[in-house]
Amino acid sequence: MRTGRPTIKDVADAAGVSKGAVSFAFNGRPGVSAATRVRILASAGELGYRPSATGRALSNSRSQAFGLVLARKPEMLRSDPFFPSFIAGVESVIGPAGQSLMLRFVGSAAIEKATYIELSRTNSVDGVFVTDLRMRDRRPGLLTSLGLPAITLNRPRGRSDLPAICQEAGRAIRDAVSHLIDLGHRRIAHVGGPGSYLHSADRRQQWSATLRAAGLPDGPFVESDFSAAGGAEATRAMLDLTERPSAILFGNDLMAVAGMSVAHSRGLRIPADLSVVGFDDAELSGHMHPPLSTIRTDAFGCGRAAATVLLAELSEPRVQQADVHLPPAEFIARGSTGPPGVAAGKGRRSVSGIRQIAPSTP
Amino acid sequence: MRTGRPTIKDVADAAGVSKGAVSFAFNGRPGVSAATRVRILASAGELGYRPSATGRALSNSRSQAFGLVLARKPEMLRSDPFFPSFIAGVESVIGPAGQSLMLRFVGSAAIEKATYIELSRTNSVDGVFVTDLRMRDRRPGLLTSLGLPAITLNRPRGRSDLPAICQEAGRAIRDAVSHLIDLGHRRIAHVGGPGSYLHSADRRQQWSATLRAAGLPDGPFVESDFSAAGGAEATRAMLDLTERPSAILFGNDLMAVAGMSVAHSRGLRIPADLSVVGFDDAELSGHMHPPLSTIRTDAFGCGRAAATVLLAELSEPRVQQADVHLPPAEFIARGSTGPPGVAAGKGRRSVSGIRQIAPSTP
DNA sequence: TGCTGCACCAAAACCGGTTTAGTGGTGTTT
DNA sequence: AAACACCACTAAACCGGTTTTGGTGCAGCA
Repeated sequence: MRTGRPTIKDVADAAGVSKGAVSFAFNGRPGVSAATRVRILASAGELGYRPSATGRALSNSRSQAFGLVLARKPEMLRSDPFFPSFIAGVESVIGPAGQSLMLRFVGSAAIEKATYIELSRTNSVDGVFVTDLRMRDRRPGLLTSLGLPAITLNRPRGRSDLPAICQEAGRAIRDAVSHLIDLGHRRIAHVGGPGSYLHSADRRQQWSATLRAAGLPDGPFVESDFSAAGGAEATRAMLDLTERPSAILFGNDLMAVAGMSVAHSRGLRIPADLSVVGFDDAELSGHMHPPLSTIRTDAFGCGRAAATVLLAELSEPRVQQADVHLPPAEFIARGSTGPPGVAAGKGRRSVSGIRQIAPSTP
Repeated sequence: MRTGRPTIKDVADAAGVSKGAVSFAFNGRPGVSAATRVRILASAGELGYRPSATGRALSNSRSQAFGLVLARKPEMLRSDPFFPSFIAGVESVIGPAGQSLMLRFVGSAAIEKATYIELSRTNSVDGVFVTDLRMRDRRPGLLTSLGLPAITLNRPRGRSDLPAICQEAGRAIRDAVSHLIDLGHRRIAHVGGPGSYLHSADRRQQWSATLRAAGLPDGPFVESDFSAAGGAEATRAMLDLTERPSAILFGNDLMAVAGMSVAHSRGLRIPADLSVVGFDDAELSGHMHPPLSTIRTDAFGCGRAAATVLLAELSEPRVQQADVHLPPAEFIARGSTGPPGVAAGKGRRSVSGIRQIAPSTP
């Protein structure tokens, strides 16, 4: 057995043709007769030849990879349900297309910028996904100036020449808050994600606007970090308020579930004493007790769409790709939201396990 | 602005040297004087030159990527906490080393084999991670015959020439079961993952062996699928048994949490009426109410170790890499396990539904 | 018969690097 | 002074493909 895999030259020699002919035959281009084409493919089959991805990449200066640069800690992948789903969606499209995904975790914004430049200069990726948009995000400008194909998740605030994958969530948030208001809640809190993220700011704004539209004052707000620990802490802060909210809208399901546990451990019943709404519709959420009301987004579909657009941009470099609008996010009312009980806002202490159960008004 | 990024030739021209000299200068090899070296690096800096990853890859026939082929549905990424953590661990090592991870989801075992062959033939990856080992797994043999560097997660049953990353979990499982036994449980069930996976079979075996060592009969066993829905269903089946278990050991935290909710919704208290143990120590688990007792594994560290070994194999191809043994998994006793209460097995009216639960003999 | 046009394919250039072989010049040795 | 080793560097080959160029043989046509 000779060392290394068969190359195009081996096939050419075996079939008695030139390298170019083999290339034409393999790519279904004109330039070889049908007879020689089958002969070439036959001897390629015998040798078990498959064209080298690297060689091919060099020729057409494509790296066959897309980049995803995340300014977060690697551990985040395990807690934020968005990214695994997003990545899965991306892979489901690009894998069959022969592309791969290059993940890169970076610490600071400075390194982030350097990383994009690096990826572009070294020709390591054919395009990038831009997620976690910030308020005044410089990445769209940077990427267009680098000439690197890119797509953003949601449309940035400022000017951006990049196509965007949009999933409208404002409506779902208004639905969720309205749902709480209709149930009789008057003091509706919000535990959001880091305010530097555009989506966090948007969600907070929608929450606030809906309350005001209903003639209600803003409820208490706490900025947290999307983690379970952060959600638990924020919830404790909320429940310690003298005028405790009767409902909390959380920035993601993870914080919401942690918040529910905090409430439980204080002897509060959900939803009678506290209504809870999450965001994401994680797999677990429907299986909580009570099942978590939440806002369902389509991270998987988002990944699919983003990858599809980026692939299209590769095949037609000149054409400006249009924004893709996914079906808007949806509010899912489940068991964790309900009318506030008579005891709501009163506060009550309890040892876990020996709790008093008060009657609730339906 | 000229089209395309600067190449090594541009730098060579600018510095007035040959391509080879630039290459030497960039790779810190002897062959150029210190003076010319700085001159070359200076003009490279001016031009903003970075060597092309593709060109470099072609020369040394490296693709700069590792492969991870998963015979699961892409959606799984969002539910199984292992893989996001594992991937994060891998990325934390290979990113700085200039490698990337190529994910590939495949449907059947046949496609799986074809995918490995494809990856190898097209030179798309420099090595692969083999996860989800099965009972009689043919992949180690396939990969060694392909000459593709690889590493397995845990040591396969059969012969394998591949190095393995091992994290012993048997001890932790025995600890968990013993803990339950010490608390007074006599009927300890197990809801495991798909039996075709080696780790599922191992865990089941450990559970069973520990019970027998204590002179107890095997508790009821249900094979499930690691999903929340599957865990909930399995739990319902367990609670429907005429001799209901007083404790359940789940194959992962996701199923355990879903199981806890099922128990709650039937009016059972945890741990008084049912003790629950998970597996993984997901982020949420410590924030449940009660906090979930579980077995902590180090998926992140596993990814780090696997990537490190694979990188080492690249730099020293001849050397047979040794197995890496991570610190063993650890049983974490939290609030979801406790002595079976007086009411355990007695049955009680549930809130949702009107289900009668038959008494079981302890 | 001679010329054109086409189909088919070989040869070579190219992508952007790495690596090897070879060259000219300096310094050391005898 | 001749022989030799060594250094710094260039030129060229190479990795494995794609693409361009160019040449051959044959059919069609005047």
